[in-house]
Amino acid sequence: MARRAETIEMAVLGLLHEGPLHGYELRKRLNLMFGWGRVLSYGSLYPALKKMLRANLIEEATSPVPVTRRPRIVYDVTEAGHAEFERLMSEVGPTAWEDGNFDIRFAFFGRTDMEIRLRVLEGRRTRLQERLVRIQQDLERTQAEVNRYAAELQRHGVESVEREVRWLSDLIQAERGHTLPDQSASAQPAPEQPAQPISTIPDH
Amino acid sequence: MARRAETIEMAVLGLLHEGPLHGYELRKRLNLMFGWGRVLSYGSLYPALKKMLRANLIEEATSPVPVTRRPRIVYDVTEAGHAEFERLMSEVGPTAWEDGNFDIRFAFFGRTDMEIRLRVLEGRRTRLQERLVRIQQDLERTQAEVNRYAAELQRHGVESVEREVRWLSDLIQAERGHTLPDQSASAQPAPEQPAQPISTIPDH
DNA sequence: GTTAGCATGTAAGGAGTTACATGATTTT
DNA sequence: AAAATCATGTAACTCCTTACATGCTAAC
Repeated sequence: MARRAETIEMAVLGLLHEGPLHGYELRKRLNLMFGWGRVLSYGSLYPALKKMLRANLIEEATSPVPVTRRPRIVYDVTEAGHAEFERLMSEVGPTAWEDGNFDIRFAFFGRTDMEIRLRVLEGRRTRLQERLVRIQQDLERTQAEVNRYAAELQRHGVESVEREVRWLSDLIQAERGHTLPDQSASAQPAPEQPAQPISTIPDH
Repeated sequence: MARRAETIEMAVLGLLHEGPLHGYELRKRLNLMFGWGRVLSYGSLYPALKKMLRANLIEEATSPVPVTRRPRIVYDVTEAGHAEFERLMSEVGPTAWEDGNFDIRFAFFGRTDMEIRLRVLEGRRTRLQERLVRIQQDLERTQAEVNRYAAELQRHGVESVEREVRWLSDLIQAERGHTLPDQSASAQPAPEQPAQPISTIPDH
């Protein structure tokens, strides 16, 4: 999976922007934030921190380490780290909306302009829509009856992507309307899809 | 991502069970089947084929290669390959329902007993339910208002997993009731899915 | 006093990608 | 004649995980 080098880096920088943290805690927060999918191991995090230290993006905080407490290495963002984070957050190209990157990018949306947010959201939506067209075409002229389970998997895949697209559309609309998505997309007791009108805006 | 060694192997064996194929075509089918997520590169496939050749799981088919056609290396399953596939398909432990493996496992469900299918489906559902409990707990006592975007991401994650659980529940029910899932979870209005009965095998 | 959780790391290796390299065949 | 797509591979590299190694501190 793509998840290019800067992924952990961005996540760490983003979290440290909210205050200094040490590795162990950082990992917990990261897993809490993105842990619905995969969990990050120490074997990834600690080396990444070392690397960022060397690159001077973070530094060991001159610490409020309570004496009684076991020594922990608390990190803080440097000037360079702040600049790097800004740079990463203002990227609007494919790297921003690729599968492995989008989530982290999205989680720190609060630190960017709406203009950039919109571009990233729309970029991702377009990407998913392309994917959708492709797999729907496939679905049509494939062994639909040859392998029922494979077909069911495909069908479910299509639905998942469609769902994702709707989510993005809601978010885009919310951004444009200066409001947060108001929960209405929730599937909980929902019979289904509350038919909230998506656009006063041309689709796509 | 887990996607342990046997993942490609199982997919290749499964496809070759439906008839001999050459590398290029194999890759196309694989991407068609699972391509909603990631695409498989030649750099992965060809070495895997070589390895399987060495392990005697597949062999170059004594081929129906039309003379006019450019020579292609067509592979076929060997006895050993067939046995290995059976072995892989009858595994009911965690490896069968782990994130990176489940899809492929599911796609070839047609080649296993209902008993095994049920165990794998239930295993996966349990795994996802555990995940769900964990992230819902997190969601409750987190910075819900600190970072609205992170919170929204979390909320969406919860919904996605819930959806996945419902899908699995429908499938399990369908297996038990000897019928195919009848679309009820679908968000599409689309009425189809011929509801052909799966088997007359007694319930687990 | 022992288990569970806190805390930091390293080494080895797995699984896959990208980029490179090569060439035939079909379509435009 | 060029472009697309068929077809097969290799080499280098990336990102990440598992397993190992170590030791402190809080709770039971």
